[in-house]
Amino acid sequence: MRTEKLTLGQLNRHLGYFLRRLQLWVFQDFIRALAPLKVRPAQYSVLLIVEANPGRSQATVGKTLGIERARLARMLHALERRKWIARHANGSDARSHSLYLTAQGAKALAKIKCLAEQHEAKLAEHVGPSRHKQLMAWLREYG
Amino acid sequence: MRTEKLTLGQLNRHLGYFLRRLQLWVFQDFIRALAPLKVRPAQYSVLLIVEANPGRSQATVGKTLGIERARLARMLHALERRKWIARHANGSDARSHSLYLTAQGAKALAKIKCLAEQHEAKLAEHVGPSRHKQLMAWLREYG
DNA sequence: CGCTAATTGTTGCTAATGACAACATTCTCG
DNA sequence: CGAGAATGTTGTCATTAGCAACAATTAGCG
Repeated sequence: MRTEKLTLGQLNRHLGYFLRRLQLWVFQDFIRALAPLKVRPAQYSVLLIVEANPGRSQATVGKTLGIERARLARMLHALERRKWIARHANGSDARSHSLYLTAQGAKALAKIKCLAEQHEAKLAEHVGPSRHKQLMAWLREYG
Repeated sequence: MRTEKLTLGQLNRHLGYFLRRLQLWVFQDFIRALAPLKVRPAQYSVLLIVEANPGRSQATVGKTLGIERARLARMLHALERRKWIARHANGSDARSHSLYLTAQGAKALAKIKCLAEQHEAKLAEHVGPSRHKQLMAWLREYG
C-alpha cells in the first residue's frame, strides 16, 4: 500500500479531531517518557496537585482534576501501596482523608518531574516553541 | 466541602493537561449530542473519511486516522452490521477490502453531520468563536 | 522463476479508563 | 432529632488502546 494521502473531508472542520490527535501524541510521548517509573498522566497530575495542595480531601482533588470519586479512590490506593502518598484522618471531618506526599513520594516526584520536563521540551519542539506558548495561553482558560 | 480552589502547581506548565481537559469536554459533548444516533467520535471520523475517499482499504483509512488495524476491523464490522458501510473485494489486491458508504449509510451520515455541526457550534461558543478559529489553525498542522 | 519477507484483515487477550450504582459512615441543616 | 447530602469504597459494565498470533496474499530480491 503506497501511503496515499486521503482528504479529511468534513473532519477538517472539527476542532475536536485535531485536539484529539495532538492530545494522543502528547499522552503517548508522556507515557513512553515516564515508563521507566511506571507513572501515568493521571497519576502524575494527582501527585502534582497533592504536592501543591497538601492535606486536601479526595473529593477536592478529584473535582479539581475532573477525576471521578471511584477512579481516584482506586488510584490513591495504588499510590499508597507504592508509599508515595499518605492518607491521614481529617480532624474536622471523619469521612474524608487528608492527602499528603510521603518523603519517598516527594523524592520520586522530583525524578518524575525531571522526566516530565524533558517530555514537555520535546512537545514544545514538536509543535514549535511559539505555538506551544500560544496554545498554552489559549487553552489554559478551560482547565 | 466548600468548592475551594486548588492551585495546579507544576501542572500549569504542561500543555498536555489543558489539551486533555478541553478534549474531554469536546468528546463528552459530542457523545451526548450524537447519543440519539448512537455514534461515537471514532465512528464518525471513519464515516467521514470513507465518504470523502470511497473505495480505499482499511489499512489506508486506519493510517490516516491513526486507528489501529484490529480496532478498525471491529469497528467496521459494527458499521457493516448497521448497514452503513459496505466492504467490496479489491480487484488488484485480494487481501484488502474497498470501503464504501451504503445509500443507507449516506442518509444516516447526513443526519449525523447535522448533529455534529450543532455540537461544533456549541464548542465554538464555549471557547469563543475567535479562539475556536485560532485553535483550529494552530492545531490543524498536527493531524 | 522461487522463496523469503512484508502486508492485510482477523481474532484473542490484557490493561487502562470512564461511567454508574449501591453501600456504610458521617456530616449539615432545618 | 431526623432527612438528606457528602465522602470514600467496592462492584460492574462498556469503551478504548495495544500487543501478539494467525491465514491468506502480495512484493521483492536473488
